[in-house]
Amino acid sequence: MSEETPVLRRDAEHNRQRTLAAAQEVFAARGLQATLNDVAHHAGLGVGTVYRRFPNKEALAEAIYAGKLDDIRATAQAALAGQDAYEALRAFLEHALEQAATDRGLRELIRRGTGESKQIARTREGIVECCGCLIARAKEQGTVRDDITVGDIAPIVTMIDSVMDLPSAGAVQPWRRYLALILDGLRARPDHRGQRSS
Amino acid sequence: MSEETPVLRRDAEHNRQRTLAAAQEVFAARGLQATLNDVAHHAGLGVGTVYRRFPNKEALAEAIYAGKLDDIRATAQAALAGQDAYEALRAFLEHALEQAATDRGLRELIRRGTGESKQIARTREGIVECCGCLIARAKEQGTVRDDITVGDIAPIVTMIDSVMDLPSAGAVQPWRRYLALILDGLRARPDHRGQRSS
DNA sequence: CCGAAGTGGATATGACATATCCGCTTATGT
DNA sequence: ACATAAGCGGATATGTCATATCCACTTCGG
Repeated sequence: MSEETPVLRRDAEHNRQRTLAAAQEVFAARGLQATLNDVAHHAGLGVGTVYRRFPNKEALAEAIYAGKLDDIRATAQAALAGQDAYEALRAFLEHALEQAATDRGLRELIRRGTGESKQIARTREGIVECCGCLIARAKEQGTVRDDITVGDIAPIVTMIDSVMDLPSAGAVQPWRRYLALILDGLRARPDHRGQRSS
Repeated sequence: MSEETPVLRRDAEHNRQRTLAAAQEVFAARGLQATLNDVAHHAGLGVGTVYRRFPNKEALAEAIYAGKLDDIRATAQAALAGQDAYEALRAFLEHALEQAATDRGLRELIRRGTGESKQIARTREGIVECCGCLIARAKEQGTVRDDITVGDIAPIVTMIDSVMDLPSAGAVQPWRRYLALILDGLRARPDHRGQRSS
């Protein structure tokens, strides 16, 4: 591993932190399509300063989101320890989507199927794997319908994400409602068999 | 009303149809961000020819989608005649989303909250109004939960739309699954009150 | 067969993001 | 204090891309 940390001058390191903080805010608010000029300006720095530390926007985004995503992966891993697999999955998804709710950049990164670094891709796979285990276990426990698979997770996350993008009225968080609705739909319902509407 | 149809030369009218047909296909396949150059080329025409008939992309898109959207509105209106309001709403949404499924441009138009013509906006409002009636009636009939409102329709449509945008595996149409899941979640469940999971 | 209508597509225009360059400033250690 | 490497700012070069126009040429239709 060619680990090179050329030891930055103190002010330079400070500006690096400012850049990261500004990028955090700007990406969270306006998404990954925000420009590095936007980020630099928001940090009160010149563009050149930002480009000195990060070769391009992708590198900056990865510096920010690799950690965040891995935190989410760790949460998923931790969820595996829960007794009730369904409840663990539910809690994990709610946690992960809470992160996404406050960070448009993260949302875009989660949703983006392609064009990302190995690092991010591997983390994503890790998350999916955990979800797979949880679903398998929930099925064993009889709390999730048999026809549900891991493949359903990504679409569900996408659906909830899309609601977050909606210019919805103010402070409420309608996504929680819909997540609850959908997750409830995944449940096995032995009591509710063959019900007819009329 | 300044209705002006300057009577086109026969070849010109033909090319106008070609343009509309090409735009239909291109917008359906690649969405509204496709350029008029794309459309013209796909129609086997020069760009100038397209611009001669349609001042800009928006006008072309409206020429195509005003009718489509109004058809959907008509379907919604017709749904009001159904006995079972819940079932009518379900059938309508499935119908409307079937249209959206095969037309990315339509999807984008439906989802776009703003920046559209009065015409389109009014049609959309009409659709929403019909859905409102259906929901109100379904609640009376006790087939839909009390806490559901018209405001839930747009997010639901958005969610399903977002699944359609996913580069999902081939020919299957997972959106039907999710629509069914969500709509089932809207149902009143008198049999399923206060159920505890453990 | 003439003139109005239509056509094509190269290209002007304008927006915009990315990334660089270089004269000036600042930190650091001796 | 000073020398010097490191860092800084931000104007600007570069590249990409969509929109829309223009005009020499062709075709329609009476």
